[in-house]
Amino acid sequence: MILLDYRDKRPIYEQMVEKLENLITSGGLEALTKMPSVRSLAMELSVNPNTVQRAYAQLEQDGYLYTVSGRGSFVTAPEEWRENKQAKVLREWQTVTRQAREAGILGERLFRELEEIYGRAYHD
Amino acid sequence: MILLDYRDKRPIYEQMVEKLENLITSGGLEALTKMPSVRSLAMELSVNPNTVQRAYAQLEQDGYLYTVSGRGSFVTAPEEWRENKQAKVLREWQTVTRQAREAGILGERLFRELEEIYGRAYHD
DNA sequence: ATAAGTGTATTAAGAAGATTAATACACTTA
DNA sequence: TAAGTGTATTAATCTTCTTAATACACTTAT
Repeated sequence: MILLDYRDKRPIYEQMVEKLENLITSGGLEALTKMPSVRSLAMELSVNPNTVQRAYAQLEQDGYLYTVSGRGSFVTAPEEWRENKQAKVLREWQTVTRQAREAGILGERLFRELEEIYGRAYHD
Repeated sequence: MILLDYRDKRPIYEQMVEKLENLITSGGLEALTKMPSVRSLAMELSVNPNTVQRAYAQLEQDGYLYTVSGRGSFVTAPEEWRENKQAKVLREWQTVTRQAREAGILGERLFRELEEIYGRAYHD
């Protein structure tokens, strides 16, 4: 499912939230599919069930999972979180772009990078 | 000089590094000026001198300060760190931009944001 | 009905890292 | 010489993450 990085100094549950969120939002987990149970994922990753529970609770809070008592946790449909996810990433992008401007990086430079990353041309 | 945010859960020394780096790279501290002594800044922020020392050591490692034994720490000239700073910010910008693409944000949208933030137009 | 599997909650203990504290030393400046 | 500087060391305290051992309510399959 996911792989933990033990060089990462952050708490395990945070790392799990990040990796699972990426897995879900990148389409690595189909919508409405059942997530591994708290206990089984804990076993698989050799961590405590409480740690997995904490990660799942955070993912539910953020809208990427929903839980049916007694049945399990399931991947939320993209329609539910796509907008929020985009808004979140866009805010981060704006912040970093302002930092780039502060650091003296020219707008023209970022424009070229943008073309590079998106693989298209925007003018003419 | 700087203000600590006690809601921030990161270690104090990390927070200090970030704030002082921003202060220096945004021109808030003139090049070659003397930084507050470890002891005086510790007093001002009500933290332990060791904590300030740790932040200063990191800033020196990153090239934003230099130290003269017995005299104090001084702000490095922009020429020394500008290039590294730009490279660092650019890498971060590229990462976030890829994340934006992954999240389904259109390149055209980012292009408009770029114009907004830099306050100019790039195409004809 | 029963058993097994699910999420959730609680309490306690452990482990790791950040922070404080109290010193000490070498250097520079007045 | 005295005061101010950065730096180093050692120990103790504090906080947070993590583990551990249970317990409970719910759902599904038998």
